[in-house]
Amino acid sequence: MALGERKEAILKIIVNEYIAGAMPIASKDIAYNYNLKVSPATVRNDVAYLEEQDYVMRPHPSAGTMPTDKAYRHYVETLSWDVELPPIEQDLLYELLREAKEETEQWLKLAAVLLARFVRNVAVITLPKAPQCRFKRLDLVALQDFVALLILVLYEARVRQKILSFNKRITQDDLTMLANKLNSVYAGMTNSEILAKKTEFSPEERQVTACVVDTMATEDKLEHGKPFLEGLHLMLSQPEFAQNPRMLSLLELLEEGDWLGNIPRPELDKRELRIIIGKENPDEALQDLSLIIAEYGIPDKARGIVGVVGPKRMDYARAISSVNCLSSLLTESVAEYI
Amino acid sequence: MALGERKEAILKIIVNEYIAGAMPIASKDIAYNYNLKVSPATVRNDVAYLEEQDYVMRPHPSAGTMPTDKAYRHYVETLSWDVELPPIEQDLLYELLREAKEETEQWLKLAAVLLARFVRNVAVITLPKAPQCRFKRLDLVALQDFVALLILVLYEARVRQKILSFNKRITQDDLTMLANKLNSVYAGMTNSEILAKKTEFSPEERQVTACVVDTMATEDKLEHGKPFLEGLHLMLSQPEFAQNPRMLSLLELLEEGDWLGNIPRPELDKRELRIIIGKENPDEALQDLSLIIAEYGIPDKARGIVGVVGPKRMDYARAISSVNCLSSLLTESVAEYI
DNA sequence: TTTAGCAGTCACAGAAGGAGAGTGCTAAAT
DNA sequence: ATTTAGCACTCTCCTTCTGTGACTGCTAAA
Repeated sequence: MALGERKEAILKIIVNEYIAGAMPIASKDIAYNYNLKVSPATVRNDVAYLEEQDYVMRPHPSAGTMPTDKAYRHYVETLSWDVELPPIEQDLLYELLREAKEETEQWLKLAAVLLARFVRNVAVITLPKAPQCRFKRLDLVALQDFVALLILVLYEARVRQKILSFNKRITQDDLTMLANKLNSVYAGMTNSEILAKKTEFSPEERQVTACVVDTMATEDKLEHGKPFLEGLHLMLSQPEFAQNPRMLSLLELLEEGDWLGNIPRPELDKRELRIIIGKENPDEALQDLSLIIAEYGIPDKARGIVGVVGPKRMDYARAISSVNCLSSLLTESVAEYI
Repeated sequence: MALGERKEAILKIIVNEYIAGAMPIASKDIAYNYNLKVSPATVRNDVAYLEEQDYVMRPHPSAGTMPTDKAYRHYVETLSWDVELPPIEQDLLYELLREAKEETEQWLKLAAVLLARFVRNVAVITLPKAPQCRFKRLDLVALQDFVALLILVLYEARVRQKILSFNKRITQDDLTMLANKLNSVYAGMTNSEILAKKTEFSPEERQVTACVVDTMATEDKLEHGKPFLEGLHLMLSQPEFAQNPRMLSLLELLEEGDWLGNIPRPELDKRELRIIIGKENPDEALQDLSLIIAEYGIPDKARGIVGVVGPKRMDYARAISSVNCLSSLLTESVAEYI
């Protein structure tokens, strides 16, 4: 299955050139610009072989060649995945993120914006999430005579809020006592443990509990935390999106759909970084794109996804190193407040 | 300045037809399809006058006419702004929104999604916000030995969270006591009142106070709450966005920029609904579009913006009635938990 | 003031042609 | 067996040209 040294080199040139210019590559250019010591005719022979093996294709018979999915796959396989961003850029990222560190959710959004700018494509980051959420604490704030705000804090510093309407007038003091009681009973519990707990409760306590259980159940059902999606305009300004229809269906998918759910998840424990190229993607609207995704966080505690979405013709080395770098930064930060 | 009855009618037909079809309208079609009892030649004379007065223009000399900004302006001025959505649709909106009512922020997002679908354009809704925020309550949750989560609740049920790192080990009990103290001292205060308050404080208390002050100052500085922007793909699938460049600069503006800041704000007290057409917009990238925005909420307490962004050629009647309806629904809901 | 009639203008679509890019093939050279 | 030069061939792309159809603007009569 080996291609031979020169064919390998030529394939790499084709992929690199296409990534850089989004135009089919001519054999002449390969031969002359890369100092291969062979004539264009020889290159043509090799390229013909690559075409036969489905590594490259032509938009029309008398055009140059462009890589197929198989070529990209081959390309990333032979790429060193351990590349790192230049230290200067790593520091830059680190500095930019450090300032906003105490902002929790906003922090992740900022991270997504920065990642998007770094790779000039769409960045996606989900909130970290435990497989089973655990009750940390709740607080009740009186809003009106019959209405209160429930603030539910789960482990991993996740905060959820709900409005509650009671059937009787209730003061902030009542609410505080109620919160204290539930806090001492439910501390550290999972949802099923809370459900199993049988304690003597007042109607209000039962109502709050129901709301907590409900909220936690919703959390547990979600496969991912809320995704931050940034840099759409960066990706869509690439030449492959010159005609609209493509762009629109994509926009719709990314904006509305739960496309992340369909994507095979990389596994954190294995330090895995997953690359999904074109047709490898289960989602049809994504089959012209490549995804690079990694997990961050702490296994069994809190895991989120960080990734890049872009045309197949993307700078894989840069995307990989950026995702890796961000994944480390995010993991670090999650560890700090888990 | 009056146009005369027939010219008025013809102008209205042109706007309506162009809204429906996005194509220049021919005088023949106007005369025959609308039963005007005059010949196309007469219509042509009138249209020539309208063109002279800058109400209509032609993409090229031998084409039909399409409305100018001035025509749209005239059109909406003569439109009845008090139109309401059909009751069935109002009920639908109401029902769809009722289910998720306790979710606060998510609720507004859903409202934006629904509005976008109703008008098949971009919907924007900002979180309600008071001119001066007031401290309602805070809670401190121990995350690690030196790290705590500060949950700050402001009036209007706005919740903000921050991570705090202390210099000494601190337990949940310490934190609870600290929170109780600050809660009793700061209840109901604005930021400047908190700053003016001179009480004997421990270093930790001072640190938390500083964080609270900082967060509230940031809130006060923002002119709008976080905007929810939905339905981009709906708007961008309209024919006016067939070529990309236009679409991209727009996408960038909406995604990144603080375009809302530049827009003259409608005033709630006057039950105002503001319509901004094309060139009337200060933002250049929005000058092909129309905005319809209203405020919702309660004057001096909590106000947010609800609006629609779309091509100038949009269904104004529907957009206006939808925004009106949503503005009422949102105002109602804000009143419930202020 | 309105209308019919008609010449005139312009966009658009399709055909035709030329230029250029790049290949595939063949036959000779290494 | 591999590499190379040379050349005919193919196909896209751009430009030009032309005919058609859609509308108008104007004029002169109703």
